[in-house]
Amino acid sequence: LSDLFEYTAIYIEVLLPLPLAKEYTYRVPQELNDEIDVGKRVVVQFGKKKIYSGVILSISERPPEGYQAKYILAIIDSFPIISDKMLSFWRWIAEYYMCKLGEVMNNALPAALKLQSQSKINLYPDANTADVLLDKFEEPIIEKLKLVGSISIDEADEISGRKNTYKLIHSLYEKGLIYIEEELLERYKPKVKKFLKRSEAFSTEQAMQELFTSLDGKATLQLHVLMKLVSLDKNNEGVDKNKFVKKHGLSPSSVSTLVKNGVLDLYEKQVERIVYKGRQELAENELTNDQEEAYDQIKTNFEEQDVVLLQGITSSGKTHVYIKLMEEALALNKQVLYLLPEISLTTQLIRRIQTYFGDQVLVNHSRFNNNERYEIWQKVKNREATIVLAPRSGIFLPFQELGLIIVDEEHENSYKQSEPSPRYHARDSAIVLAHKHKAKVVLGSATPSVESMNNVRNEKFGLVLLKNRYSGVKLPEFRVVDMRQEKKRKLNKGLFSSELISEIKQSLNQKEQVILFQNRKGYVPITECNECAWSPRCIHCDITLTYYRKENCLRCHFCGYNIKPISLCPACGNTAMRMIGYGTERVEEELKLIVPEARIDRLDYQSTRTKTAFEKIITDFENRDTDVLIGTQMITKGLDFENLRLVGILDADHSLNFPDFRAAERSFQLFTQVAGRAGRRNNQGLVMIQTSRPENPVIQHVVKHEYNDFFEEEIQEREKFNYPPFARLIKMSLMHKDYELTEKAGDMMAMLIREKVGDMLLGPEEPYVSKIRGRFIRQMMIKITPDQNLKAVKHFVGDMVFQFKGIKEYKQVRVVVDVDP
DNA sequence: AGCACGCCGACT
DNA sequence: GTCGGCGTGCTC
Repeated sequence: LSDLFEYTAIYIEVLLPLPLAKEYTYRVPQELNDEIDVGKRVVVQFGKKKIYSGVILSISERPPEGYQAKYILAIIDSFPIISDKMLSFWRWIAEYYMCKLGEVMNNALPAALKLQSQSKINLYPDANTADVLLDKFEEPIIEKLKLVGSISIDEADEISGRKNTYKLIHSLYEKGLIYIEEELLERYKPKVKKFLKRSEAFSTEQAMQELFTSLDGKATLQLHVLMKLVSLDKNNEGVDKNKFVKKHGLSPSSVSTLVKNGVLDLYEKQVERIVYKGRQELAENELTNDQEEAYDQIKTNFEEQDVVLLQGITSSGKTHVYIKLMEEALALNKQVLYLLPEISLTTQLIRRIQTYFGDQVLVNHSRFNNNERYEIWQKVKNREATIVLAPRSGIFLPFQELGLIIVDEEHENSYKQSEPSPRYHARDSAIVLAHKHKAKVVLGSATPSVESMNNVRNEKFGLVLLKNRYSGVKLPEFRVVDMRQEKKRKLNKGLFSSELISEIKQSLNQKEQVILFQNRKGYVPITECNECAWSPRCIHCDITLTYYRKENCLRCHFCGYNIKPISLCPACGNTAMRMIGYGTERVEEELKLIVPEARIDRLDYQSTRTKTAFEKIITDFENRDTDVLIGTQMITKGLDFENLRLVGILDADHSLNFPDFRAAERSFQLFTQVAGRAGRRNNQGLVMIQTSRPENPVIQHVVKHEYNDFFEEEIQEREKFNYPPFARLIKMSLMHKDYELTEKAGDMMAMLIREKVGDMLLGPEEPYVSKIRGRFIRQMMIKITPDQNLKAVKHFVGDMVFQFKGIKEYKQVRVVVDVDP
């Protein structure tokens, strides 16, 4: 008999969006037993007050040992929102990049899907505030509460002007004036619009006619509104009220009257934020012979290989090939993910893809707000979007069935996330994701990464080439300017060689445009005392302050610390400061002196704070309203200008001398990509590279368009010094505001890890920038050779970090582990 | 991560 | 003596 009254208690493992080492077990109330499913979200309390939404990872009937599980508070979803595929992908990311699963979840889910509670301070409605003595901090809070009823802790902090209001709140609580409540933040707000339609009573033609007659001559404005509405909305389906009133210049008060009199119904309807401009005139995607051939080769490669590297020189029309491949995936009713670096998400490219695919394309822009991101997530999940253009975070969208992933500009280092955790590489992760969907991957680049080309050599990837620029676009001529010679003969004016100046002038004379590339922002990176060589540095970071002329301040690139420019040297009292180096601002200023008649514009982080500013600079240049465009890296990304003749790389040395094993690779890619902007149809463009090391092989390879030579040389270097792709790297950084503690912690960590890996550990050492935001940094690198078990080493390192964290002295030292840095 | 608890210095 | 700082440990 007792069997009848027994039920099975169900326990679930819940993943929380927090950096926790493990999952937590909750109990399900009996009435919800049937609704439990892996991948659904539940609401749980975690800790004394916080409430989170977590994801169900597994279901069990065995009660946990040693503690009483809390009950879940609610189930949010009626269907699982995280599929097994996604979950196993998250697990892979967490394991490979050595982070917590909760961190992956936190990064992968749009904010609207992660509800979190917030403590709210509420005033008792019957609180007798007059009889209670309040101090000067408490009073403004009570005043505010009288006005709005409830505020958050943050707001209380702000009102009191103090950091820690806990005591204050506690005191108010003791006085019986307030109570605290956890309020769940509703993250997604559907967008609602007001609509108008004729009410039931006036939906017939006869009723309308009678109304018209009664209004005629008395209420002309109302009559006007009605006539417009009837003519526009014959079937009485409803119209957008604001649009209707505005567009036809109608009287809002007449509309209100009609609503009040029951003639019209005013109602709210949920609308979508992500609205397509409607299907456009779709263009044909005709491939050139070269492109057709590349497409065929990719198809052939796909028979054996899951990943194909498409190496097409700049302006060879890789996009056309992608489009044809995407069409095919769509024909098979599969989804497509098109990844590209954040700053390449320019209208130029989006417009091009949308022209072919119309409303099947969805763009996941980082500028979208939480609500828009939520809608995009839903559309991808519901397969309303078949092609998604996205930056690296696109790999976390809930694709149902991917057929193809394109990673455009695969060499770009912005595919690697470095902060916050998970520190994933979107290209490498995309390959794993594709594998789970049994989808194919195309990696595209004019200058493939050393890693990817090495995979081609090892026959892990297929390789397809696009060697020709399409429709007669010629490759530019290269000229290397030796700045040592220029300096010796005193020919140069600051950063500009005489040769470059004469070419700039010639371009302007011919009404042709110029791009100058200088990868430094601000006015000058270093100011220095003329006498004693003292220079202003950031007080939080180990770096000199960059001078910005327009804002007239000295600013730190890392933390934003800024001060007024210094005219008196605090070290020796000298009044003369010297400027060293060139940022884009200074380049612009000096160029104005050399060619005062030229219209000059600047494209850098500073000048493009807003989206419109960026677009305007680009459009102005496209429309030839600007003659010379000076820019940082931004200028290298996927922009094509018809009338561009001259590209100048002002300081090639800066990039070449960067202290990093990828400096040569990055420089080669950067220079080749900038040079690729000079892609004109009729006349050959010119690229000038200013350097004090013209003999540098990287420069020679760029000039000769020899990717293969560059690769051969670079891969030998990498092999010689055991760098990727011959070894895998794990970078470990320890950070703390006490210099000596950081140093000691570094030695301790190194000792722990060396126990097993020995010489594979390099360091610890002070990195190039040894202090950021007030924390000193100690860095070490583990080089894992192919004969080692990567997983085993990672496990070991994980264990050692755990052990290290257990040492009391080093508890507050922040440890960051970066896999494939 | 966020929060409570507990231990120490600087002020009424 | 109390307030408020931060270091430490825990969350099913």
